[in-house]
Amino acid sequence: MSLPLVRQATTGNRNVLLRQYTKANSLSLRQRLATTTLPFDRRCASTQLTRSISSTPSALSAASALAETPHHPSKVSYDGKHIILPNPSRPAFKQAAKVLPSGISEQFAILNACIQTGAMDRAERIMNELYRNRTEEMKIFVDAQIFNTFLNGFVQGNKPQANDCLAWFDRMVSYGITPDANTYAILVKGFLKMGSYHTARMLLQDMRKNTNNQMMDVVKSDFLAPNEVKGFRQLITESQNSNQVEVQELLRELELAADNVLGSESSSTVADKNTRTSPAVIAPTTIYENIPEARPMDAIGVKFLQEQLSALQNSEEALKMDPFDLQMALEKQGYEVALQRLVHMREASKERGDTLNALHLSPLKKNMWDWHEKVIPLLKEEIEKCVNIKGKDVERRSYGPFLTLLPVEKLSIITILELLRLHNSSGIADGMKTARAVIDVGKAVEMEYNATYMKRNNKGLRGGYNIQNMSANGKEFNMAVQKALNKQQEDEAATEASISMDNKNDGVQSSDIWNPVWPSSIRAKVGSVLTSLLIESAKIPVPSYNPDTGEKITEHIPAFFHTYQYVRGKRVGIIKFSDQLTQLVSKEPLRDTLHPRLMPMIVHPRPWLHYNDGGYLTAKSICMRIKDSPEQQIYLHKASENAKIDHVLKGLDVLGSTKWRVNKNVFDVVLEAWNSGEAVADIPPAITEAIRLPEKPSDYDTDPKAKFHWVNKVKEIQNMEKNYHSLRCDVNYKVETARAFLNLPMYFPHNMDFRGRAYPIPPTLNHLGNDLCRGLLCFDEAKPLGESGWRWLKIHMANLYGYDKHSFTERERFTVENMDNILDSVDNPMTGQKWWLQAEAPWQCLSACYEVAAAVRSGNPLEFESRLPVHQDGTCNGLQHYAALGGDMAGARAVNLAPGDRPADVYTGVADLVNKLVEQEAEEGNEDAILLKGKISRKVVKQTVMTNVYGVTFIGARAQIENRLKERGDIPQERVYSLASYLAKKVFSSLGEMFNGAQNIQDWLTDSARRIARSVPKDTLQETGILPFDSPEQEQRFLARVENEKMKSRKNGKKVTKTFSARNPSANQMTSVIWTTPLGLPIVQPYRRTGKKQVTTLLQTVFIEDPDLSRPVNAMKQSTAFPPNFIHSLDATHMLMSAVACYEKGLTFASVHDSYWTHACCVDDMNEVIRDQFIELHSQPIMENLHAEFMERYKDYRLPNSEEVDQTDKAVTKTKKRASSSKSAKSAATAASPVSAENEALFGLADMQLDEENGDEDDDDLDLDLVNNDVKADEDDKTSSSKKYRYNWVELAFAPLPKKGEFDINQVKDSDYFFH
Amino acid sequence: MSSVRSSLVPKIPTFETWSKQFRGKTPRNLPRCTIADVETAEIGFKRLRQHTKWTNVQLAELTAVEIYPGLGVWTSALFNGGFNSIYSLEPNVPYYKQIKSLADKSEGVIRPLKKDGYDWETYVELKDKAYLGSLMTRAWNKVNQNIFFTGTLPKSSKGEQLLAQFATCIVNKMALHSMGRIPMALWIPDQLYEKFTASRGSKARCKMSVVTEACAEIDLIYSTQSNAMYPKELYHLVYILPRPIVKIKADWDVFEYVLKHLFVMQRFSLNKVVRTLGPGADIILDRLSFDTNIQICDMTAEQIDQVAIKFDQWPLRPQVLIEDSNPRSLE
DNA sequence: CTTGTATGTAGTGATATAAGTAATAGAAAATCA
DNA sequence: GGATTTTCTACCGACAATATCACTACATACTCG
Repeated sequence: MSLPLVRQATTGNRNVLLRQYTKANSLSLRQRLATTTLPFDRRCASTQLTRSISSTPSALSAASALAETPHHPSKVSYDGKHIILPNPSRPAFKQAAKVLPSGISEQFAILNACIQTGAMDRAERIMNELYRNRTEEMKIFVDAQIFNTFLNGFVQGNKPQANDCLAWFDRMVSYGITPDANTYAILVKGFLKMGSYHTARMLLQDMRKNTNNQMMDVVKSDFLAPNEVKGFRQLITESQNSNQVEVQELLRELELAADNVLGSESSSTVADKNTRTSPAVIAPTTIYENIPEARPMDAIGVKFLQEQLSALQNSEEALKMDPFDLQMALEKQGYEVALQRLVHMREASKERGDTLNALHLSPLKKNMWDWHEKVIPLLKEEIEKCVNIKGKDVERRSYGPFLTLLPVEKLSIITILELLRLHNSSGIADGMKTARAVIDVGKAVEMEYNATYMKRNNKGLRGGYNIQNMSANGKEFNMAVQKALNKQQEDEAATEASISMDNKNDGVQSSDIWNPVWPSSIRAKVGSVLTSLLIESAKIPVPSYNPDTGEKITEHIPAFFHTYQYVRGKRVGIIKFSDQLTQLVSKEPLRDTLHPRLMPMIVHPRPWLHYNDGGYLTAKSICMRIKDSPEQQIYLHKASENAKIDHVLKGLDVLGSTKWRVNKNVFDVVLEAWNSGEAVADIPPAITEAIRLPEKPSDYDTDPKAKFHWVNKVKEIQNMEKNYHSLRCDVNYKVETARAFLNLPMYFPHNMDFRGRAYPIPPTLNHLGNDLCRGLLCFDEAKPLGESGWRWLKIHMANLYGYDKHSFTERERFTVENMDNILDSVDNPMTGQKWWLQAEAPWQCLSACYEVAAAVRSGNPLEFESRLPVHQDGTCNGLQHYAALGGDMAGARAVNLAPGDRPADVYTGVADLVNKLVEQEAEEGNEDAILLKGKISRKVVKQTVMTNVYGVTFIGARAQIENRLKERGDIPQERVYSLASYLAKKVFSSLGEMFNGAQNIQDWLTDSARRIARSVPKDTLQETGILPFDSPEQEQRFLARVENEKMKSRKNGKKVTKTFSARNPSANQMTSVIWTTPLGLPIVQPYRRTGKKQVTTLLQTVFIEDPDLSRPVNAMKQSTAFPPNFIHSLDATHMLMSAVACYEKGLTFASVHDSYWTHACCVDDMNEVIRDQFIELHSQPIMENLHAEFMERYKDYRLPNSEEVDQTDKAVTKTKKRASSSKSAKSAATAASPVSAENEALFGLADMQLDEENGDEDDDDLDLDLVNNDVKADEDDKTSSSKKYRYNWVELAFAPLPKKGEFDINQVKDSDYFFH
Repeated sequence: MSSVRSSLVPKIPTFETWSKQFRGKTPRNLPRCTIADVETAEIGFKRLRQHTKWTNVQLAELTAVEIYPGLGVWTSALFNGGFNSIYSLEPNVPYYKQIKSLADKSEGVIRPLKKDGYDWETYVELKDKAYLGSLMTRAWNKVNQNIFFTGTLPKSSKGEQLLAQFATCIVNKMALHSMGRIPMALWIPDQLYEKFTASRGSKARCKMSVVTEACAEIDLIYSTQSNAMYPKELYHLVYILPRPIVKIKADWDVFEYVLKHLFVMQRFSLNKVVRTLGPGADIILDRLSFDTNIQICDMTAEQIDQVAIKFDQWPLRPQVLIEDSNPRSLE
């Protein structure tokens, strides 16, 4: 019963984290605090593990104030508390989700850009146009937040237009938007700035009289900078002479509020504070105009940056710096740093003035600087054109406002670095897809804008760092924070100034301020401008000659160029590197082109406060990787809002709190290997000379076939070369990232995929990466091994070598016996026996070698301080969950849920079983079997067994096995195909035999998902006239709405109503499969038909998903992907639960989905946690809960059904080919589908007859019919001459759950090899 | 020497029976169209003969190779026309049987071969002495007097691909045209005909029509009327005479690369599109002899050839012109 | 001054593009008549 | 509504076709009564 405890503990702990990061007046935060600042005794979590605790009031309310059914203390799920929203096809969904139509979201983004850049005339025009053309939508989507931001635009700059502001305020009211405290704050601010104290006072009086807004909220408004609040004081001074009682009252309130915000002593600091912030009041454009060409930063900024610069180059230096400042700087000024590095290099060599050093200057950097200088004037020119648009230049109008959001220097460096980063992406040799490039550049601009101007986090962080006790690994963090605070106090002025330098908003940034996400189309447009300008200006001088005259010339070759390729007959726009640029890039380490964003963090990531608030200090990130699916986003949002995902977020926080460092020993070897240019482990060799092309065959010139084959060979070679190259690039990036962090700690902020599986956000170097990455990383914290740790280290060593199918004792012995090899690997990694290179995971093995060797040589291994993460891996984790769900005895044994002396290996098990079958058939004379006899190894079946969990089909499995058989080479090539077919069948049937329970559950999941994806809400059917309305009132309401819509869309009244019938429902299938994990995370399968549109950009049109199009689901994908997704959502749940539990026990924890890592000495503890959590998870009726959730979620949904009508006109209900379809090719090869089998048994006797007249509705038994498939009737029908089908809609229901087996989940507790 | 042959009349099934028995059920040879009207074939041949001015003597020297004879209506017309011999290449079994039965009545003139005109090997095999080997000619200044290539192209992507390959093969003297300057007459579906023969500026202008323009003279001989084809389709009989001197002087691979890239944006001016050939490729604009402010679709084959030549000569041109368009997934 | 008409254009949907789809089969969804 | 043709064929991390033409709805200009 540890789970409720965990829950409580987590909540309590979140509380601590929260307070640190919390800004008191955030609305959403207030809600969160309400659930978290409950009485809570920390000691409970750490010491008394009492059973009753889950029913204590504090635990209950801490878990969730909303949980109303706490009667089953062991349950994790909040029964009946799933987030349920209307079907996306329903108008109600649009209301709830507020999914902006693409046209509107574009306009909004532009509007915001205009506001932020002070182009209020343009902003007004957009506002007017929107209200004129999209009145209805504006009513739905515009709220006070948007309007406030708009109003604020008028009074923001140094020329406040308070009167315009007031006029729009009136319109705001007339549009039915209720002004809030922020609104008044903005208005008052405007008039104060203009010195109209009277009006300001009138406004406040009006507010007091006519609204409920509080003076305190006004003064605390995010739209007010501290110095502006001081303006309010001015108001008090100015109004002293008034005698009116009301005014006096007002002033008192105001004074109180101002004191509260500023502190009562603040009046003394007014003067100097004002001077400090005053530069920011200057209009943005003027700021940047004054910047000297080569130095985009002002004096303080440069100093600051150069500090970081040297820090980055010399990580020893970095250690001396305050990590918080460094992290802040990395995030906020990553691009400046990158730019400064270019400047710095250049200036340094210039100063020295010698050509010798100029030669040493990297040519790539020299070129980058050159491009940078050349693109800036072009950018300025373009911006100029955008400002003075003549006529209707639609394109410029849509991207123009965005170009002034950032200084041109930044735009330039962003573009350069983005394009360099995308080198070799999307499988393009020496280039990238244009679409990807322009969108990513646009996105980078957006992110940089957010990072630079979103001050809220900064404010919150600084202010929120109070010194509190944190748990084990939080301590260091706090020390850092403390240091940061101290430093801040000493050094405040400088730091503040350097940050506020690029802050155009008077320091006003917060969550109350509207900041719409840029739609992809906008990103693409913005990105395309920058990209095309860079293409135009980035050139590399190359000596050449004129072939006609022989004259020697220098050509200026564009570094990038835009071109097209055909991929299977379709045009794809690409941006390619010129050969010259490729040369430059491949010749030098990517150190200085390293992309500054999304690096590992050097301080503790910000805890996730909200689904979209956490991770990096400044970057706006989201805790889930959403696929173009508004539905996913809205469910996540709602869940977050209702505090449903706190546990999940806490889990992510734990993962992010693990502190890493680079393993220097391994790094040195990697570097040596890298520089040798040879192939070592997974590092590919450097290609020194171009691979020779094959000889052209003699008939090359006469036979197209010969030519074709030759070309293909060449393509293959090129492809290989390309792969090598991009692999080397990849290693290069990893090595450089590691180098940058050599002496720094690293944290990986985590987020999840849509199923809840966690991933580190930094992409290049993280512990989820390949062997090299993992080898390069180890925990920052060291812990003494102790007896058990030493044992586990040895076992781990064996595991990494590949000796992992034996008992622990044997593995331990393996390491001991190989001690000479281990020591040799450490002493002569590149010159010795290179034992480690033969390991399955060489780099990790090497890393372990160092650890083992150091432990041994320390004299006393037990006291050795170890940093190496030791892994415990689930054995076929997917099958483990299946077996647990099904209570499947045999399955449980096969995947080590049940205890055993040595690890059971599924793959070997299946291989053995298949071998047995084959031998049997070989004796019967089956030719295939004879050929295959004795050749079925573990390796042959492994992939298929593994992918079986993912729902691989027969075809896929056959292809896999075919490849394996081909590799063997001892089978005649021409037979491989048919043998693979044969074998695939055998593997499936063996799997079916071994994992019958899993199979049944998988089939049930597939079947249920299929039904859901094909279903339609009843309302829709009623409105399309297929089903009658429940009541006349309902009909009335509907008709009224239709009338209303007609009025609205009278303009484009070409509403094409698609044919809608039970027979062909696919166009209207809008229901995706949604479920809630036991930790409360709602999961929405995003698979829908793509609705892409062409978007015009400067370079080319780009094909982009149109988000507002609500598209029908891809029912097939929904159903086939559901089982793996569901299982993954469970293993993610298990992992997060374990992570939190480990954290509570003070263990360092990391995971790669189903591989859990901790310090060697903690493995025993972690193992207990893993098992406890697994038992906890699976003690719940997960399947029953899922079934119940589906019933609730899809209540009143209808399923299209076709039934056969026989001649006697009596409906014999059965699904035509439907019920049997759930057993696809795969399960057809195995036992009969459990669904139909079950139902045959259960309902075979039920009366299948149905009165056809009211068969459409109200018949509760219909769901049974769906499932049942009467074989005999089928046969009869074959003989009958006339087949008639009737299509109708039945209530959505699900097959009965497969029966659960006898396996007792608690056995896991005693299974040593469950994770091993 | 017998110009008086007993005329051969093919059996033509009704459309319904054709649908059942001949129309390929497999998607492999999906939209195979076949001439189903004797008169169409006869008139077609008559017009063709007028156009080529073949004498009886010449015809008696000519061996025809016919691909996709289908029901054999065109085969019969050729037979009746007096060819020396006719290799009729039909891979599809029901059709092949039909041709076989015609052949049996042709005194050995019609020689059915179960080969596919689409397969490259077919042309290697035809080169064998037993078939056309002895009739090969080296010289391109003279038309090969002994081989004539004809047939009905399928209305499918394969048909289109095949036609395009004929054109490239003419340019490079490959496959069939490694056996000499062989004239061809093909029945081509309407859409394909439009593309094949599109002249500069036309909306249907495409890569194929440029190559065609460069390597052959095309003449429309005859078009099918209403129900002449199974299934009902508009087809054109086209006479294709390879030019003695092909207008493409550039290396073929370079030419193809240039052509492919230029035609991505055929309504843009060369000035702009030339940049997509390679980084800095606009330097070759000055080296061209014509006004480069010209839409791609308005360019002649010679002009494109010139671009290709200058591109080839450009010292900094990209060295790799083979683009890997198939990103094959790794395991 | 109004109204009608011609003209221009932004937006939308359809279509072609390349080309040996190296092999295999079978069910489900989409399209067609 | 029945038959035929096309489209898949393993989950997630990590996405991404584009130029051109025909057509329509709408706005603007211009002209005439």
